[in-house]
Amino acid sequence: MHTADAVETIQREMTVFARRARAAAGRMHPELSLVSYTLLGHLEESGGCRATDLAVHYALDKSTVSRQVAGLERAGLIERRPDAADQRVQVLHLTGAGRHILAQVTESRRAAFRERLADWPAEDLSRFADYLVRYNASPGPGRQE
Amino acid sequence: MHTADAVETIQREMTVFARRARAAAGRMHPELSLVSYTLLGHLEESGGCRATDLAVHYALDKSTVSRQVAGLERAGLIERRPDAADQRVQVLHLTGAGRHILAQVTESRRAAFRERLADWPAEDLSRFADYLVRYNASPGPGRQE
DNA sequence: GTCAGGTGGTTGGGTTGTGCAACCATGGAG
DNA sequence: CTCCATGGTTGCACAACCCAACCACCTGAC
Repeated sequence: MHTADAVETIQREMTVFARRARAAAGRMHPELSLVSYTLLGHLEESGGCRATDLAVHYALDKSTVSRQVAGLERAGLIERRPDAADQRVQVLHLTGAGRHILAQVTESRRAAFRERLADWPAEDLSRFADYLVRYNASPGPGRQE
Repeated sequence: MHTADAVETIQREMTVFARRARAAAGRMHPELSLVSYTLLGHLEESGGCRATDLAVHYALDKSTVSRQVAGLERAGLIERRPDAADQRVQVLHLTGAGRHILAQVTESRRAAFRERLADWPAEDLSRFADYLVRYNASPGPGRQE
């Protein structure tokens, strides 16, 4: 009983969050959509990867990633480097400008979150973060083909 | 510092979740989009409300809600009832069919979540759920209620 | 009464994110 | 070399948005 309720709550609240996050993201940073931001973040975190890797990781179609990447390149935020080992592959890297924008947006997003989470005990915060990581790390229905 | 890390992780993981959830939702229930599902759920939970209420609650534009509602009505899942006190208002209610579909989708979504969360201790689950509720309940940049 | 301004809801127009399918180019067996 | 798999792009369609303009109704001031 407890568990079923919790599961239901989690699904509902996650969905609400998703909706609001997207709405808020556009308002805060019209110049860098939530998608683009996420992809840039992944690039920074991974230190460069292929478009296909992004697609797999975010359960996006490769065409979607391709277009996003094209936009980011057009904006000068990332660059493509050939892979010596495989001519088909383009390794994506952040440019200086990309790194700069990413840092800016990250900071302002972080500030918004921090404000929202201001009155949370540190222990709850880290536990919450841990739960989210654990949740996302687990193989879900939507991926892992 | 711990807190900054946790905040950053939360923001990142929430975003990842949002992306995957949306991708997965369409695959699982092509007949009832994530948005529609959410709106139906709210209608059930609230026992009927106005379109404007939905818009405010989900930080959506009223036009968006209007179109969603139109679709749901066309599909026979909800019905509009006049408000005796205010002729402008249409109170939205689930129909029998709407209730039926909602229950179906909820069940299958719940099953997917449950599977994903199967190996979580009950205590962690309820705490996770609690965190999400608390997070969403707090006034955010997108305003609340 | 009537007229103004506010609120619930719809519609037109445009943007973005997305998937699917078809396509090209390269890589790797056989 | 041939055949198929893989990384990536492009055409097309669609869903979900938002903004702005609009209609209908409510409310309060006159």
